[in-house]
Amino acid sequence: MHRSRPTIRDVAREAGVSHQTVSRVINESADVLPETRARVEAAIETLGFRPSAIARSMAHGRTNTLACIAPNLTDYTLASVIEGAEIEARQNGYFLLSSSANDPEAFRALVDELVGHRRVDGLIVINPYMDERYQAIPENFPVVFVGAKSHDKSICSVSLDDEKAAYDATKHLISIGHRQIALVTGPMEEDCSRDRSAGYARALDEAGIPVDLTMTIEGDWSATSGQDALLSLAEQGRLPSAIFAQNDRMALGVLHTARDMGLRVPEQLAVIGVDDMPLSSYFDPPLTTMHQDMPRIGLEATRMLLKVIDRLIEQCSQMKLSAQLIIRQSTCNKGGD
Amino acid sequence: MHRSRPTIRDVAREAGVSHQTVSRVINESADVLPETRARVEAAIETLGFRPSAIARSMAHGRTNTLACIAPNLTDYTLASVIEGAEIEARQNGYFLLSSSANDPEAFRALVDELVGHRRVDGLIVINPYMDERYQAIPENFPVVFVGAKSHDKSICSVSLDDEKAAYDATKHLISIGHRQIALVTGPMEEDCSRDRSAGYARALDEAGIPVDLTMTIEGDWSATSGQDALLSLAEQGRLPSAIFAQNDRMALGVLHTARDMGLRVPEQLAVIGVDDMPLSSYFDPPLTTMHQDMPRIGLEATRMLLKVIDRLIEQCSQMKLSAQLIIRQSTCNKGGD
DNA sequence: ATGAAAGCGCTAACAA
DNA sequence: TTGTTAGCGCTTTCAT
Repeated sequence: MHRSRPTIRDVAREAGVSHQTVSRVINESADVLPETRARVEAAIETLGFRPSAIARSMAHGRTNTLACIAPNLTDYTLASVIEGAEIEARQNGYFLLSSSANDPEAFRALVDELVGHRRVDGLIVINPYMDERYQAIPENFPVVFVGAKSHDKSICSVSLDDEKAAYDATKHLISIGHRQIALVTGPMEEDCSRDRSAGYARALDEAGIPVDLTMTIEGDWSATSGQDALLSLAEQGRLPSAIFAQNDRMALGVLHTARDMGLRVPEQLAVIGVDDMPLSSYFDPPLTTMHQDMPRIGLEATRMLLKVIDRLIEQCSQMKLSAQLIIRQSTCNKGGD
Repeated sequence: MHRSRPTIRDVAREAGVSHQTVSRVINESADVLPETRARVEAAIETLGFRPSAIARSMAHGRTNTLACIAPNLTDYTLASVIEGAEIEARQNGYFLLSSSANDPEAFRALVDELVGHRRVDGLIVINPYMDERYQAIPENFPVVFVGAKSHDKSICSVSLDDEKAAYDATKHLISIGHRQIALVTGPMEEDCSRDRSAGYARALDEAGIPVDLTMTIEGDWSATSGQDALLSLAEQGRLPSAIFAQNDRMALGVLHTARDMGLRVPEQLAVIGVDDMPLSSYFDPPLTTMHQDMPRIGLEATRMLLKVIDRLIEQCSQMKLSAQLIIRQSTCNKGGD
């Protein structure tokens, strides 16, 4: 099965033409007599010839492969971005290599392998500002950031409009009468958490509600940190009437603890999250949240990256997609779903 | 940035040696004078040379890339297998290309690209017996199946010991006094569902409980199908005292509907699932389940695949990993967590 | 419209 | 120990 694969020259011999003509045929070049083409195609058929992608890459100086680096591959939001990116990549004749990198060191090593050895034509980096990892990316290599708008204007990015999503979420709580609204954030070193906090503050401001910093608690995206947040608010005797958790997992932790504490949701405590993760409609009660279209983010990132690779992008774009409010019972009893 | 990358010959010129010597240095061949080596390494340094992975592949006839094909990349169990596989692959100097294929046609096209064009050295296929997709895999190409033991003895596979997991789950229910135990299966065309059904039946048999087929309902792994299952049992007036759902999502659907129906869990209805998906300890009540180590399955599959590629596997192995019972409150009030 | 020659960047086989 | 000569399988000139 190893040395048996026919090459372009075997086909040429079989068809009685030069290997170059075979190349023309498989590349659908116009300048081939229909008759010759037919002969070559027949030879390809009989020999079962398939062009080697590697040889092509070698000659072209292109791998037709992209890579997507994420903190991990199992988190639903990340996996969704990756899946969206993978599908769009394949649609355009590319493959997508997805890898996880926990820490800056792993990230650096990965980029070094991928870019240094020219294994891929471009890179999608999810959460590039996490632990300063973006610094490991070489300049002038095609890259698109996902999950945070790039600080560097020369790098493209696609992300959720975090500020607006948070603003809308907070506004929803305000619109149904809440004025004591606590905030559970993601790690504040992530842009995303900061932007969502800003949106929260803007909504409060607009409503003339002073921002009470003791009502803001930093979490780490985990359900456990959501639990801890509610517990610590309770301990301080500062129970709010509503909580905006910056993601659904933390919101779930809040719901869980509220149940343990005997708080009725939404009557005594309204809860809203961000993500619309699968099963969030199965939480108890079903969770009101800001839906974000992760596969779409992956798709747009890939499109952008392909443009960068083909150098047909004028100036770098920073795309922001909007989240959509999904009202369920964790904020309103009459809420749909 | 394109034609500027130095090659092995540039380095050779710079160091005043032949390009072959450079090759020897970067491949850590023994037969190079320390002095020469130093000169070459200095040249590599000054020029910033990095060997091209493609050229290497070209010369070796190896891509150092594996592919993993799954029905999708977002399902937690699948993503976990992939992540485990990816990490193990990198540990061994390989990259992992993961792709999703919904239907047999997409699967066929994907395999054709990957294998036909020799883009990868080996394949990991998750759920190979889904819609007969395994038929699209060419013979003699290195493959490992995940999620179902291979019917073909010449193909390696790694999977959960589904029969035993189901047996243990059912036995747990029996041991706490249940005798009317309903079963919610995955799609019966999947081996995994059939094996889990067999384990369920064996446990009942052993306990002298006749298997009542009206108590078995086929689902599709979704939470919704778990809901439907419980509803249909209720409609038939055949409410069991316990339900074994073949995965956690369906178990969650059951819990949800039980709540809607006013059934107390576990007093009036005990529920057990399989997977131990994240957040299953946050369900209401926390879900008793059979924990399976998906990353480990991915890791073992990769190891096996690498052995197959290197032809250092004597005869094909069919590895089965065991699941572990995690008792939470959905079956026992006193159950830990 | 087709073919011949050269080259992509590396490794392998042989020679010196 | 080092260098020379051929490839790996394809594409890209440039002839014809």
